[in-house]
Amino acid sequence: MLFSKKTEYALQALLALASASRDQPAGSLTLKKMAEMKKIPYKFLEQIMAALKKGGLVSSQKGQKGGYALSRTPAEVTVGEVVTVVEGPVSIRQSSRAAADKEVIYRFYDQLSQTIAGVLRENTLENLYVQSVELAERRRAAEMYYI
Amino acid sequence: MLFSKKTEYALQALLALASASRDQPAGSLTLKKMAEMKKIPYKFLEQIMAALKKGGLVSSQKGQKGGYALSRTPAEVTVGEVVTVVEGPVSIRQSSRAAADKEVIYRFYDQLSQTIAGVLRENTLENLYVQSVELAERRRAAEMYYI
DNA sequence: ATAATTCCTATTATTTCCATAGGGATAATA
DNA sequence: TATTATCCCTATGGAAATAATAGGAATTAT
Repeated sequence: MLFSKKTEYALQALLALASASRDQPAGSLTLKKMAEMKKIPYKFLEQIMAALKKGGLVSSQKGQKGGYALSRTPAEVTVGEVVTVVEGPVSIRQSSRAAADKEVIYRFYDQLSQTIAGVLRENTLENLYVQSVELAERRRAAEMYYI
Repeated sequence: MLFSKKTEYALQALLALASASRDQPAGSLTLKKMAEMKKIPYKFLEQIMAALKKGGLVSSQKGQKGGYALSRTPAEVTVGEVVTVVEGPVSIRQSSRAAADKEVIYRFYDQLSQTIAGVLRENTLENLYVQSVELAERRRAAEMYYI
C-alpha cells in the first residue's frame, strides 16, 4: 500500500483549508474544527499538521484565535508535495542499489515511480477541491428527485 | 511502499525460470537451486512459489527430480499478474468506499491505481529477462577495457 | 488571570512484513 | 523396499511500520 492514513487525513484537512480560503483569503481553521469536520483523531491530526507546517504547506497562528491556513493557493499545491511531506519520498520499494541481477527489477520500480510521480505532480489541491464541490452539487441535484 | 519483498523475490525466481526455459523448453529448477542462485531465504521462497502455483503462473513436479517451471512463456506473463498473485490486488490504500467527502480522495487513488495497473500490464517477464541479459552483456563488454 | 489554542515529546496498541521451523506427502532410484 | 530428494502445508516468532493516545509546555487574545 503506497499511502498511509496520514496522506488521506492530510488531504482532507487541506481541502478544508482550501474551502476556508474561498470564503475569505487566508481563511484559517483550528485543529479542533478540522478534526471535527473531517472526523480525524485530534491528536493524530496534530502530528500531521506539524509535518505540513514543517514542509511549508501551511502556516500557523498560536494562541487564542489561532489556527492553520494554507501558505499557498490550492492551485499551487500538488498532491505529490503533500504525500512527500507526510510520508517521505514516494518509493515503490526500499531499494539498496547495486546487485547486478536485481538491477533490472529496481529499474522497473524506478520507471513505475516516475509514472506515479507524474500523476502526483499533475494533480493539485485545487483539482481535488473543485471535484469535491462538483460532486456535492451533483448529489444535491440528484436528491431533489426524491423529495 | 507499494510492493513487499515477496514481489522482488517472486520476480527473481521467475526470471531464473525464464532463463531455464531458454536452455530447454519447460526447463525446471528446484526450490533449492533458485534460493541459492538468487540468495533468497529458502523457506520464504517456498511460500512464494506456493502462491505462484496457486495463481497458475508456475507448475510443479513433486519428488526426486522434481521442481518448478513456468506454465506459460515469459512473454505471456505480465508483472501485474505476478504482483497480484503474491501481494493481492494492487491498492494505493485500503478504501472502504462511500463517505461523501473522502470520495474525491478515493477517486484520485483509483485513478492512480489505473495508471499503475497500466504499467504493470505492459511489462512482461520477457521484457525484464531481455533487459537483464542486455545489461549483463553490456557489463561484460565494459569490463574488457579494464583487463 | 483565564481560556483557547499551537507546539513538543513519549508511549502504546495493532497490524503487516519477513522470515524460521517442523514434519507430511510424493516420486525417483539404488 | 529403503532411501533420498523434492514439493506441500501449517504454525510460530521477531521486527518494523502504522495509527493512534497522552500529558503538558508555550503562546496569545480577552
